[in-house]
Amino acid sequence: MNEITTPRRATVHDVARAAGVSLATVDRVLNNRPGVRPTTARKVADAVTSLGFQRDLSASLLARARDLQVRFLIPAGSNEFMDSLADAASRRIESALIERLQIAITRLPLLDARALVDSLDVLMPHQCDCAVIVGTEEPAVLASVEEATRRGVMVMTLVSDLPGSSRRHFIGIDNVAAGRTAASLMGRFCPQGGKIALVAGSMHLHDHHDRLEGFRAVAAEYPGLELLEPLEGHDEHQETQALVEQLLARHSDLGGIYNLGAGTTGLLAALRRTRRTGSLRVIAHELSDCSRAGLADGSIDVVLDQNPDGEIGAALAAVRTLALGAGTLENNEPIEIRIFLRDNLG
Amino acid sequence: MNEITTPRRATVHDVARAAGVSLATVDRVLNNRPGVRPTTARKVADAVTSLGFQRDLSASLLARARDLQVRFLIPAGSNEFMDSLADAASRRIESALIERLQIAITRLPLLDARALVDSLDVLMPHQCDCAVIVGTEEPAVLASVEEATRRGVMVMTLVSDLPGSSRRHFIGIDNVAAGRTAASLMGRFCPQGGKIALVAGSMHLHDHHDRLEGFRAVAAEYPGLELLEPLEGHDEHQETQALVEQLLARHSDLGGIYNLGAGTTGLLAALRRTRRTGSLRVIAHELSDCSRAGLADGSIDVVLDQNPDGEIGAALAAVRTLALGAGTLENNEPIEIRIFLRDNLG
DNA sequence: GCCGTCATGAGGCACGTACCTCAAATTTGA
DNA sequence: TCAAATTTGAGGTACGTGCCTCATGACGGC
Repeated sequence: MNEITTPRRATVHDVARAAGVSLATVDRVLNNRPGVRPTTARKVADAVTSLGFQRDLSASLLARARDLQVRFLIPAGSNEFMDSLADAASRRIESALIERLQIAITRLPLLDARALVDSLDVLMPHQCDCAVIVGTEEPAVLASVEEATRRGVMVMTLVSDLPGSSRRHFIGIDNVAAGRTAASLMGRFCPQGGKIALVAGSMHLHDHHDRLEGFRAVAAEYPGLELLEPLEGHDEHQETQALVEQLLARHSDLGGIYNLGAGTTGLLAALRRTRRTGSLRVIAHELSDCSRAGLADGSIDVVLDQNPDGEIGAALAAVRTLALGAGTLENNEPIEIRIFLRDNLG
Repeated sequence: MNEITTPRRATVHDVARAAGVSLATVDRVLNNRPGVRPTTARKVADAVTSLGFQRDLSASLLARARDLQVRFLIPAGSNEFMDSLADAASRRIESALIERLQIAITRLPLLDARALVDSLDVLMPHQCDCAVIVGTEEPAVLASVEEATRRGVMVMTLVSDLPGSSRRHFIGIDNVAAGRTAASLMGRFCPQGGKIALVAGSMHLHDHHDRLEGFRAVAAEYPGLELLEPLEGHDEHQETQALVEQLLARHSDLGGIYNLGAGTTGLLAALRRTRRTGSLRVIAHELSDCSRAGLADGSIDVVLDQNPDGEIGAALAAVRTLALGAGTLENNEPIEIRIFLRDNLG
């Protein structure tokens, strides 16, 4: 009958006593206020670590008498996934408020760096503690992120990272692993081998590129699989539908389709017309009304989902931690890829 | 450029003003203290709903000057999954402390109702706000849960539910859906059909029973699949290993194995000896060192996992919500089943 | 030795809620 | 109708931290 319990917590008073300084000095050190000699600051820091002091988040937020302000900058447009991200964020407005987090959401023109920069540049520390952005890797965006950080507005990246920038944190899935997983399933689905079609949005999108790379790497382990050249539907429903119809007409012996982009609506429309049940395995990305329907009626076998609710939740948790605590985030594991079949849709 | 922002929060002072009563009375109503006329209580309740008042958790916990005490009662023994549950709980001790949640863990003899009852009966409200138990459905356990609730100790069930009891919440996966998912994958893995073996711990375990039921229902949709009678390895490694070795010897044409129990170590040992790569698809439950290794070396194709970390996190969140707020938990969605292949292990 | 600058201490108020006491107002029962 | 019981109000202190002011001490250069 093993037994584990938790220790007691230290307060700022304990730290002051242990360091042999006053409360005011401890406060100055903890909140990087000026006017403390390095020697004294060190004494306080030592006391903090030796006591294992952790700031009480509740009391801290209470004392500030001010909520943490988080602003999401999310692309709009025909992209269903971005909609579900925004929906996930707005669903959490109420529950986040209980934890003293105020959420604001701005929808921006799709893939418009200028609009993103403009929205980011006007955010000031007194009205926004953290901006969470889905940004493209362009010089103007990077410069804007640096400037926001300099002003005192923390920036986090969502879905698509900006490595090398001063963004404090990235929230998103491992897209190479997603592609690998899709190939691993497809390989097992087609033990006799067969032709596999690849449908992407655009090879210029970093996440699509990663997925393709992962898929190709693992598909190579299944010698029976023959990968066709990837099609680019630019995440447009009609374009994707036309491409897939053409594809199905040309290859009567197709074994499977991996749709690594966002054009699932168009794909489904094409499949519904020329349905070849049984022989055709379909793997797509992102759970939506459309892909749910596809799973339910059997036209899609598997959906890989990057869990927008989980991403928003992770973002909010990171804001809480970073806005008050130390500089780094220990729990830096990426968002998990969710795998859905008809039978675990819930 | 759409725009969404959050409203402001009401405090107890606002409620008192709106209801036309004093702070003391509001306090009495909010914390069900005696000495309030029903008419007055109703006025306060109306003000609460009309203002959308929500108690400030931070301030509430701060004022109590006392952490929430949660005690996990988890079986010990050879069951790896229970170990990982306990590990997940102890990993959260530190981070939970920041949120004023004190975690205590008691490991109990496996499937010993007497030990569980004894541990539950000694928990008093002043030292334990909530007990989270993995309990079997036996009269003595049920009685003990009722008694704890009566004393003022909240009880939540984990992994295995006690429906009809006064437990405030259940945290676990939908095991029928897990079985269905396994069958759905197996059916796609074996497009030519084939013999499928089922390995369980015991049919008396509710979760194993549910998984089998789900698997059978969906497997029936794949006419080529021939299900063998389920074997019972009692979650013991050696017994399972012996059973599987015998099984493999008898059926040289076996197409797949679904291990819906906890004896994965034994299964793996048997597979490693008589390995038939390529033709044999294996689906197992619960991610562990052992099943990870199986995924990595290809002896297991898919692992369905009930995400112990997620379950512990959900339990803690539920405690926070229930211990302070209203009677019910809105966010009552079950834990998601995680699906792992070699390629999304992370 | 005087002034200016910097480092530190001492203390207080605030945040929103919990919980306590005591007095005043109201209702209840006989 | 009066006393007892119940309900309500008023106000305080506390929780741990943030942020503010003011006083004191230490140090430098002139």
